[in-house]
Amino acid sequence: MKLSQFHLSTVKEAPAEAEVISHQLMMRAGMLRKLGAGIYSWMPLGVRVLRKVEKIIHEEMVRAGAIELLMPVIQPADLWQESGRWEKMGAEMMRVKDRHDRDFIVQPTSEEVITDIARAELKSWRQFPKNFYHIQTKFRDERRPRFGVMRSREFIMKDAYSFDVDEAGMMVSYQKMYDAYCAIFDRLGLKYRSVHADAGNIGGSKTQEFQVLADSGEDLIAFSNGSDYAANIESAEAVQLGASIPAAQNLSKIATPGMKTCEAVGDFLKLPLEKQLKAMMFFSDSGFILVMLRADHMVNEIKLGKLAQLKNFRPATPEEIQLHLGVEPGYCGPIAGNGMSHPQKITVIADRTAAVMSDFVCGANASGMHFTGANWGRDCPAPDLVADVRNVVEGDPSPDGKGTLGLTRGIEVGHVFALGQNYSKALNATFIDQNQKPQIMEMGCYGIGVTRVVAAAIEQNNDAKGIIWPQSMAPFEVAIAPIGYKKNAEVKAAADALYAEICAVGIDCLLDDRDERPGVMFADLELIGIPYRITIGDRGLKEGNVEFQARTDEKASPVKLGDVAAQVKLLFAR
RNA sequence: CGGGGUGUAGCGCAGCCCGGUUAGCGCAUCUGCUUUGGGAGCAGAGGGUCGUGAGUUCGAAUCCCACCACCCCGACCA
Repeated sequence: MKLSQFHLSTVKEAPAEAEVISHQLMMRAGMLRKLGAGIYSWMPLGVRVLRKVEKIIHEEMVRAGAIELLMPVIQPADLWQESGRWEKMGAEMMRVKDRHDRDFIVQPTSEEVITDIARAELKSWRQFPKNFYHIQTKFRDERRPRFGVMRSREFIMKDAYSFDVDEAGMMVSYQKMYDAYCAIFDRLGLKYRSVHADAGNIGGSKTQEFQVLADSGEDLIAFSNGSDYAANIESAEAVQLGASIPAAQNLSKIATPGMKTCEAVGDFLKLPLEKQLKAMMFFSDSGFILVMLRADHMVNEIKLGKLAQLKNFRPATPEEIQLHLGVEPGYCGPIAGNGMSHPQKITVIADRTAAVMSDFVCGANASGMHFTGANWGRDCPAPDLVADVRNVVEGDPSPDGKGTLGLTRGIEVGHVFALGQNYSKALNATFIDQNQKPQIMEMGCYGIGVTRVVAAAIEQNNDAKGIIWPQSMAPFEVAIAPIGYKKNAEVKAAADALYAEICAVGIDCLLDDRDERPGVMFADLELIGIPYRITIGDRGLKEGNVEFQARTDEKASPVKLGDVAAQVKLLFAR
């Protein structure tokens, strides 16, 4: 590509709203243009990167036996009503009406449509296994889009769906996709880890996420230093800390006026948070729920949501708290307050660690009062349920018993799910087995955030000058920067000849034929992250040399003009 | 959804509090001359419904009201 025939639109200043480096650099490099909150146009330079990523995905999907199709973005509501997700999915799913006032959705994902296709097309056990995929636009009405295309509302996803006759088959398909994902992210040159994850509202049994490691990531991942255990904090198991110790102190009620936080009470009593119990109040289908945690721990709402007692839970309102505990928030605890009658049964759930604490401090269910020396069993009934309901913290023992956990930030770029019969059952996707009996299909689904991969790669690969593309996703692989292209016939001849020779072997070469000043060319080519640059100027040509510089090199080094094409070809031998 | 903030040229901003010529600066764009190995210099030029609407006023970018858009924080630690 000759730059004069391309559209490059680099700028020196990024928009003020771009917070993370990938967003800033994508805007500065002219890869994106914003159209609305979380909605972006991909400009020519950006599309070239997207296509590189897609190409690798296509190749690995085909290698893994997946078959490409293309499903619509706009999908009729009745399919989603049939699966139950029309009700289950909230405001995140975009709903639209057509001219006849019929309901449609803008696809956030394609399980419904692919299952509809499968139930119509896959009738015999002989047709299995099958894995269909497409790369298609998705829309999720994020409550807070941000970070450019890292969390945008409209984005491009590769989603694949496997169909098998039984669970064993499904797990084989799952593993194939897992391996394909590793191959894809390896080829993309990303530093990533696969981690245990929560299935979220997609549903399913086994599920793993592919996380690109980056400090700007929105996800927290727990790693063991003694094994290969790695899990998203959403699902990382938090073990019991400490063991049960018999009560040593007497219960005593103390005045803590105005001290509504554990920190304030701790400061006042000169006690660490580890000696305090904090209360969180929820309301669910089972009524009022009191969740007790060690004060330095954070509740994990995903774990909560999996408990039978917490079906359809939400934070309790101050009015509900007053009604059930007889006190305003800030002084709540598991021990009934003085003369306070509980109009309704309260379910007390304690985290594993909170449940073995003794001589702890907790709210006294009386305004401005806390208890010290409190103990389960003696001062209040043992919890109705002890469960893992907290987030792991740095230093927790690994749940597999090997090593301790550390936390790292990550960007989720891929997710594989063993779905089982979640959707096939709801949509009655059956086939006839060898015994002539109808059976429900076993499904898996597998996603890669194609647009997010691009941003994640930049988060991982950049410097003060701009983007540093991994070779596999660079918009151009080599750039030729002739100095004085339109003034010096020798330079032009050398640049044109080299350009032709490199292009001839299928290497993506960009010839900067704008006749810009060298500083402008260098700055642009570095900003947009081209992996290699060949500079041709009369100064070097006098010696028969050009300059060769990798994007990661500090300085350019001289290479004989006659040798440089061969050197480039060697770099891209494929 | 709650709180805060911002909307002035393609981008980054000033002007607004305290209303009053033709709304300004930097980058970018265009023209000319000079320059030509790390984002050139000089001279000139073009580009604005001042987010939208409705008010107050002789007069509104500026004050009032409504709406819209966008950004940040929050929406578990009470």
